[in-house]
Amino acid sequence: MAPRPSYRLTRIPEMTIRRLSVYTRCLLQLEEDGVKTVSSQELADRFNLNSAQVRKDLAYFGEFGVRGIGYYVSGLKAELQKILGLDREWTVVLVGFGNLGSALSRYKGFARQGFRIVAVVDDDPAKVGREIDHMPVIASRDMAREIKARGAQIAIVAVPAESAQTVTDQLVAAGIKAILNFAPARLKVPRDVRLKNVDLSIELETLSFYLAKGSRS
Amino acid sequence: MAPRPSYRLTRIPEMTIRRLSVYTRCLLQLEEDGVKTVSSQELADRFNLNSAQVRKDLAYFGEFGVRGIGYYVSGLKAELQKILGLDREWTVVLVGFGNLGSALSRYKGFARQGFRIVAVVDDDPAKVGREIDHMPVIASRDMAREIKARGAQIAIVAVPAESAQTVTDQLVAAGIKAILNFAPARLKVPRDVRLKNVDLSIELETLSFYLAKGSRS
DNA sequence: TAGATTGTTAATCGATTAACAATC
DNA sequence: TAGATTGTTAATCGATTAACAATC
Repeated sequence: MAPRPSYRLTRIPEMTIRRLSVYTRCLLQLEEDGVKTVSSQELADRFNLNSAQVRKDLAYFGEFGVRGIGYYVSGLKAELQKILGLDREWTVVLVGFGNLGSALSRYKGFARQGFRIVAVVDDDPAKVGREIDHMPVIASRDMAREIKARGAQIAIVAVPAESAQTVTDQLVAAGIKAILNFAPARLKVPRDVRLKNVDLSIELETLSFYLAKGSRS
Repeated sequence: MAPRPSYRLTRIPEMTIRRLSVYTRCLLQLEEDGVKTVSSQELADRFNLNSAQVRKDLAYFGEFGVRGIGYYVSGLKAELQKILGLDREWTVVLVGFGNLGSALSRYKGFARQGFRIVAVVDDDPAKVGREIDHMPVIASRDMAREIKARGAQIAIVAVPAESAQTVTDQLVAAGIKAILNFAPARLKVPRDVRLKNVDLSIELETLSFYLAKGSRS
């Protein structure tokens, strides 16, 4: 009944984490719709997954369900938010305020899950000193100071490929522990820093593979 | 020696396609650097993959290597580009010219691989009729006509979640065969239309899981 | 209680990796 | 030829799914 100790050694599959994130959003919606309980089968149907998979994903972290009933929507939601670290605010710096950076800075989905961009970093003199939605734009030479002062844990990198590694080294030196990288560059980070690359082109390229295949075969 | 027939039934793993895309970019770089041949081991080392995996990925599509030598960089590059459909231009419409849409419209990585955005769709009267880097901004009521006139095959959806399904239905009706969706919505499309969802929040959420775990355990 | 649904074990499936004969 | 590296088979590993006793 009690969640398992979180120091358990079982390695949790990355795909499980991603699905947990999906379940959470679904539960948020269900709660809004006033639904009280949900079964693994109902959850699975929404994403065409297997109900055993849903139960297994959850079972990595504890026993959240009630046999014969299913899961209590708001209880499970709260548990998953805690597991994913969405029950608190994360302090984020956004590096790069070009096209993509400015789009990301305005992206509402981040704030909604508790990711607060507290500073935007860009060296363009035309941008430095401005303030966008309460986010100050600062120069990179002030970045480390700001990160430490604010206790920022996460950085979003949206600079050109050429400057990505330099910026990353500065972020790491300043104590950043997780980086979401949009620059088309393979970044080197120490083992204890979590790095996630988002590649916008690769998705289009896989689509074109299937289109090309379709017109071939 | 000759590539295998492309009508072969073997289902190709999605992860293989994604890696093919990664190999291609690496080969592009190697070619630029004047490197003539590369072994599966060298390729693998660059992405910490296994060399057998590289060979197997390639072997789905033919025998491109030379025993004792490795792969000829420009030859393999050309083969992979053909497989991925990157040896031609794809005609793309971008729907939604808000923050994200405008960032995507300027994103250089797409054009570099032959994805040409030929029209931007947005219903904001302040935007309709403008032209951005040779891309006309048109209203959604003219979308279908433009898609047919230009023979566009791919659409990028970057509208708010609320309008995503409506827009998608129109795209499908107009003959679009592949959709890259940035809207946080689960879209329904017919089986013959390829849909790829990009979720910007989910990446941050997996990062926060590891951060939260770190501070727990 | 009877019906429903969980948590978990065992079976299946698919992807990764090791190993090696083929061959440049 | 000797050395290197491929393409491919067999072994391994891990993730998904089926099945079911436990139990609300």
